Amino acid sequence: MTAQPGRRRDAAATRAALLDAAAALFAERGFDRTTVRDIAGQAEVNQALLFRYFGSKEALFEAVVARNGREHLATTPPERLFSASLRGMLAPEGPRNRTLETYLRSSGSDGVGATLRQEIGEEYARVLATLTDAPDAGLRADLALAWLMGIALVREVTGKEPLASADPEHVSELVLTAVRTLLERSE
Amino acid sequence: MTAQPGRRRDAAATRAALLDAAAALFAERGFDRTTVRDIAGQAEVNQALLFRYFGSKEALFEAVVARNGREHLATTPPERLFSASLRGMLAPEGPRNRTLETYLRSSGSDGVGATLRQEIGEEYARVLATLTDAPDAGLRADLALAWLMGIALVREVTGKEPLASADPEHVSELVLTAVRTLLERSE
DNA sequence: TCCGGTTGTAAGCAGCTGCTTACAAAACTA
DNA sequence: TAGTTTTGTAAGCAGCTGCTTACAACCGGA
Repeated sequence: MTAQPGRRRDAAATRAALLDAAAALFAERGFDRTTVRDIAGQAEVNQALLFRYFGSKEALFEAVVARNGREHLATTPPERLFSASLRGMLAPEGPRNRTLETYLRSSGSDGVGATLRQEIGEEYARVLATLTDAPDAGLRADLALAWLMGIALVREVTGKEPLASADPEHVSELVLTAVRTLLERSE
Repeated sequence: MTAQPGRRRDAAATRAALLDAAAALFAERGFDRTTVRDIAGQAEVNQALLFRYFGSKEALFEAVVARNGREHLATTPPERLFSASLRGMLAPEGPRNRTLETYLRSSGSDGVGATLRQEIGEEYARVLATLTDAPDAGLRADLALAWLMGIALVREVTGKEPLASADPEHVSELVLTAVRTLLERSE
């Protein structure tokens, strides 16, 4: 049907298609509930190639998180990191930040990319911790990060109203006001 | 070994053992990563009985959440609900509140007890919303609930330091201060 | 033109999953 | 005691999972 015997031969494109498909599916369903057949299917690629190019499902997951997780962390000034992450998460469309979504939807999985997840969490928290002079800056940063994760969880996973369809600006205002009691230089 | 041919015959005890085992395992691993064989094994019960007494794994899950989810909601005065949930979650041992843990560890699963989860979220939020006179009380309550979930997520699932082993009183103080900008009558 | 490596394909394996069935032992009822 | 119902057991099925293998088609360089 779709593919002639021996479709367009392009290893790089195949790899990229797998990465894209995996990123979308892991964000939607989490690690456990995404099968390698799903990923290969969405990428329109034979599933054996997934193993040729990435070795295992777990390694693919790590490649996805590594690719998507760090970019906007590296390109956002500290004072705006919290509000940018929050708004990026609340935005109804466009380049949503699906890293947090992927992270939490896969949070049932124990060893899977645990190290990587922890690293990304560390990086976020380290940046946020620069926004206060309090001696417990690290803890404050963790609490702020936890709130982001919680909001993502309740919105995306549970779909709880009124949060799920609340005005992003309104939510940001409430959250940022409260967070400023933790991180005085935020926003 | 353990069971003579035809062990102690007691349907109620068997049901209860299954419920207890399921509650513990769902909280630890979430719905997907807990198998019916695990549950039956921990309950020291033949796995076929799980289906006799509950019909399906999903129905068992709903029974667990229904049993554990509502009690401390019903027995805690509104002003203390947030701080009690927070402290119950942070407590190193004793009767921890595993409802939130169960909730979030299973949050990858789509249809599974989704209705029930939503109901419990609604009940929590409805109570919390009574703690402010602001017109957006519902949204404020959702955000507070989201924070609880996020803290549970980062602590229990990710194990992120310094949050994971921070002093419960210290954490409570920071969080409650910030939450009071949302719900003025909390605590 | 042939040849070696690369890319893609089809089929299948072993293990686990939720769930069912056929049956035996115990308990209750008469 | 005899018959019925309840409780527990052992075995297995059909489907899905991650992953592997054997092989065909394609490509660039000699």
